[in-house]
Amino acid sequence: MTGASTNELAQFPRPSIAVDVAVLTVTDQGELGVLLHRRTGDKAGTWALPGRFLRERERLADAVERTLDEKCDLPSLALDDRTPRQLHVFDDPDRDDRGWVLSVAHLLVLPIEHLEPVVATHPDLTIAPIRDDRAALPGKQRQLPYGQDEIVARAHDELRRAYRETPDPERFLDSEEFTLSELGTVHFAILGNDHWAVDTFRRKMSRQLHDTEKQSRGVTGRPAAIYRRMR
Amino acid sequence: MTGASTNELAQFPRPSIAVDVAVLTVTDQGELGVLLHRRTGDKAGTWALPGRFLRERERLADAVERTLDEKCDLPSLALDDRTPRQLHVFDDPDRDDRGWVLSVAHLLVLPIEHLEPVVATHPDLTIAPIRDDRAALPGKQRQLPYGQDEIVARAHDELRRAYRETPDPERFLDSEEFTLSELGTVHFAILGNDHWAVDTFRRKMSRQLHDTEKQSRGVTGRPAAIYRRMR
DNA sequence: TCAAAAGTGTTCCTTATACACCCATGT
DNA sequence: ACATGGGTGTATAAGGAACACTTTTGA
Repeated sequence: MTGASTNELAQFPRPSIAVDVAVLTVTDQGELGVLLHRRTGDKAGTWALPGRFLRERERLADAVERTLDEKCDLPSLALDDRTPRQLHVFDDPDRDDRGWVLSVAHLLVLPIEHLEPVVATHPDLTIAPIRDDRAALPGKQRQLPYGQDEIVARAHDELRRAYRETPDPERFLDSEEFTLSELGTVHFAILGNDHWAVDTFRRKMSRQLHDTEKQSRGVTGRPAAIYRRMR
Repeated sequence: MTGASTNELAQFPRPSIAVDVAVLTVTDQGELGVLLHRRTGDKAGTWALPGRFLRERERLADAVERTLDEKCDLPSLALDDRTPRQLHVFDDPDRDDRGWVLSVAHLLVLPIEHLEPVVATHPDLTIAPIRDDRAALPGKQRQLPYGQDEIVARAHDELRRAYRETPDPERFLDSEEFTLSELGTVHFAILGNDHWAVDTFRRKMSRQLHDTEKQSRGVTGRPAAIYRRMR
């Protein structure tokens, strides 16, 4: 922005800014899932993406972190180094019936191991599987409020693009070391049946990983080679 | 956003919202360029991306359009159907010394034919070529204000991704019909020396275009086949 | 006739895709 | 031993890269 005087800055009404975050994970059933919380207040009981209003001079990423802490009992510790990615600014002035609100949608990927404990202990949290590019909500609710379904769709799109060529760039896998089939579970959850040929996958990904020379143990079937991320 | 009462909405201070737009074009010299305007006011004379503050209940895309109209004499007519794409929200609270301002960066592609007339008649407008991922500014100025260099870099990145596989998806070319070398000029300006093999380019792109069976005329050298976008 | 630009054909690769087949473990 | 999942080898096809060569125009 340029060319405005200090007067001009104060001259216009300003919108409230919200952050919404689609926290995505791959469940134990190998499904892509999104973290939802049950709302309180006048629309109590319905599920929605976690979100908060931006505080004075707060960074967006910090607001996202605070949202997860305050709404989902996920302290920044659980995020270890992960930063939310901006997806889109939703700017329809009639989007929120409480007033003029711009919402900045974010994507954050967390391993299921970080989410499971808090979701298990909080009845107002759930992980909804994403099917046909929508969150499959529990109960009768069909869609998320405030056009949040679009956020989920955009998040999924981003991941599809990122996971076509590169091994787990967003770190759904908590561990630094994993087998190709563990990696495959994640990619399969994101990319689905198409674009996932076991054979090609193996060759494409192993090329981009470092072979630790270790083997998985204790599983049924032949032990798998354990790889590590490069660099 | 969810769960906030009407009270909560008014409770927090709100930032000013600005839109900045990187209008990109390919110049007659086959260079990628960005539209800049000379600022007035206390920092008069320096070049910057066009930008404006968001007005009450205004859509971001509308604010971008208004910016171009008010700052650059580019009425929405000149945009014909083109919509700006969001790139990123810059949220550093100290980014703007006039106060707390969030800036939503946008990318808009315009054919040089739309820009040349206004730039030629406005001394406070220029098209700066982009070299080494930066706007090469005229005069002594080295960088754009408010970290706008990053906006230009992000815009260029977006284009690189889009132009690797697909023929002119953002419509740098004004006409619906063009030869492969006209198309090549655009892709070359964006992708540079690497990632641009004449030969592969021809095969990859012609596959995705419709051959009109027409030939270019009046040029030196053999006339070229004229293609049209598919669908 | 020559320069300039467009376009084709061929060869050599790399990589996707698909199978067939062998390997190492738990039960 | 056999079921189960892991991994290799080979054949085919498609596409990228490089290069030589032909075609069609303007000057």
